[in-house]
Amino acid sequence: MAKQRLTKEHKARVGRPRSSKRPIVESAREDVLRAAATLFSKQGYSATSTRQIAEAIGIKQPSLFSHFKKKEHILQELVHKSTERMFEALPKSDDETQSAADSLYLLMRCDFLFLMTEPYGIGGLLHLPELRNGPLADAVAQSRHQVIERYQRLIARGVKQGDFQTQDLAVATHTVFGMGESLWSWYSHDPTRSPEKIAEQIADLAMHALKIDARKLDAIKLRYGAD
Amino acid sequence: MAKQRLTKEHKARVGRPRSSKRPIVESAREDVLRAAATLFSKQGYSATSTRQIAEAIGIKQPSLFSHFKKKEHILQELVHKSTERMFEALPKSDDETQSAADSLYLLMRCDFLFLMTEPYGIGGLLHLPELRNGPLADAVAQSRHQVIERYQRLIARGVKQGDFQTQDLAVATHTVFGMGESLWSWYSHDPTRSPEKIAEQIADLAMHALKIDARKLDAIKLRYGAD
DNA sequence: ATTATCTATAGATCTATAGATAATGC
DNA sequence: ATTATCTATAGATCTATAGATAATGC
Repeated sequence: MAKQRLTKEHKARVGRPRSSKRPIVESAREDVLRAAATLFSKQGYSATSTRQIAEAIGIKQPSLFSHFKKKEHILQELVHKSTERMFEALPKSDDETQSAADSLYLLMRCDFLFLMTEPYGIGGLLHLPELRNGPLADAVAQSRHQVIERYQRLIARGVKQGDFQTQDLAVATHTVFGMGESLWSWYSHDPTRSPEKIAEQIADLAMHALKIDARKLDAIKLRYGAD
Repeated sequence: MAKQRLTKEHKARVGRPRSSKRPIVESAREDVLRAAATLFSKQGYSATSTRQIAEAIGIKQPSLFSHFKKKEHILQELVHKSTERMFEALPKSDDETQSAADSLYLLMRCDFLFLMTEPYGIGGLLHLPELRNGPLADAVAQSRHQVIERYQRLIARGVKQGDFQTQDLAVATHTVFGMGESLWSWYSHDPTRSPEKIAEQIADLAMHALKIDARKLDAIKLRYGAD
C-alpha cells in the first residue's frame, strides 16, 4: 500500500534509473520527440546533436538509441505525426453545396490555426533544408502538394463562380498558401492576440488578395462565426 | 607574344595548378561564394561540408582555407554582400510627396524582384536556422527588422491617408512582408513568367489584401509602368 | 526475466593547420 | 620571391553499437 502510493507519486519504473533523476513527462519516446522538435526548429536538424537531444530530457546520449534506432527516425516521426494531425485538422473534403469561396475561407482558417497550434511546431520544421532535400523530402513535398492543389482547385472554382479574380492562378495560389508557411517566422504566442483571431485575420487578407467583394466576404464570415 | 596569347586563353596563373585543372570562373573567392550559396540553400549550412564546397569548384578541401579562414566566414560574407545589394536595390527613402500607397507599391515590387534575382539566392538562405539563431542571427534580424519597419510605417501612413484598411497593423505588415519571404520556396525560373511580372502580380495581391480601392490601384500601376 | 538506463568505445566524419610543391614574376 | 595550390594529419566532434548495471515483475 505504501508501495503503491510511492508508485503513483514517483512513478517508480522498470529499468535502471536515470543518473539525472529527471522524470518522464509524457513517455520517454514522446519526450524525445518534443525536445528534438524544439531543438531542430531552433538550430536545424544537422546542427543538433543526439547528445543535445538526450541531455534535454535528462538521459545520456547512447540511451537515445533505445527509443529511436537512428537520429533520422526522430525527424521522420515528427513529420509523419504532424502530417497526420494536419489532415485530421483540415476540413475533410470540400462540400460541393458550399461556394468555393466559403470552402477556401474555412480551409485557410483551419490551415493557419493548425500551423500556429500544432504541438511539435511543424511550421518551424517545414523550412528545414533536410525536409526539402534528402530522404524525407518526397513525403513532405507530396503532402504539401496535396494541400496546394486543394487551394488551387478552390481558387479556380471561385474564379469561375465569379467570387474571385486573379491574373495568374499559380501565383495567386502559392502566395496565399505562402501566407501560412511564412506565419511561423513571425508568430509567437502573444496573449493579446489569440491564434484564432490571427488565423481569421490572415484568411481575411487572403480573401481580399483574391479580390472578393467585401459584402460577400462579410456574409461568409458571418456564416462561420468570425467577428 | 605567343606567351601572351596563351595567358589570355588559358589564364595562366601564379601558384601551383589545381589538380583538377578546373579553371576559375570569376575569382577563386567568388567561385567559392557561389558554390557555397547553392549548397547551403539546398542542404543547409551545417549539412554542407567544406569538402563539398571545395570539390564543387575543383579544389581540395584544405585549399578552401586559403580563401576563407573559417567556414562560417563564407556564410557571413554571403549575408553581408546580399544585404548590401538589397539596400542598394530598394528605393532609397520614401518620397514624402508620393502617397504611402505609391511608395509601398514600389517598395514591394523592388523587394520581391530582388528576392527572385539576387545572385546568391539569398531568399533560400534566409530560412536557414543558422541565420535565425547563432552568431550571424543579430545582423540578419537587424536588417530584416529595418525593412519590416519600413513596410509597417508605409502601411500605417496609407491607413491614415484612407487608402488602406487593416484590422491589425502588425498582422497585416508581417503577412505582406511574408509574401516575399515565402516566394523562394515556390519560385523557379520559368520562361513563361518573368520575375518582373511575378513581382508585379504579388504586389497587386498585397495591395488588394490591404483593401485598396481598385481604381486607385490602377492609377498607381499606370504611374509606375505595370500592365 | 524483463526493462531502461548506464559506461566504454569503435569508426566515420569534419574543420583547420603545417609544411611541401609547382606555377609565375622580377 | 610570391602565390595558390597540394598532401598529410591533428584534434574534435558525432552517430551508433556492445555489453554492464540497477531497477521492477513474477
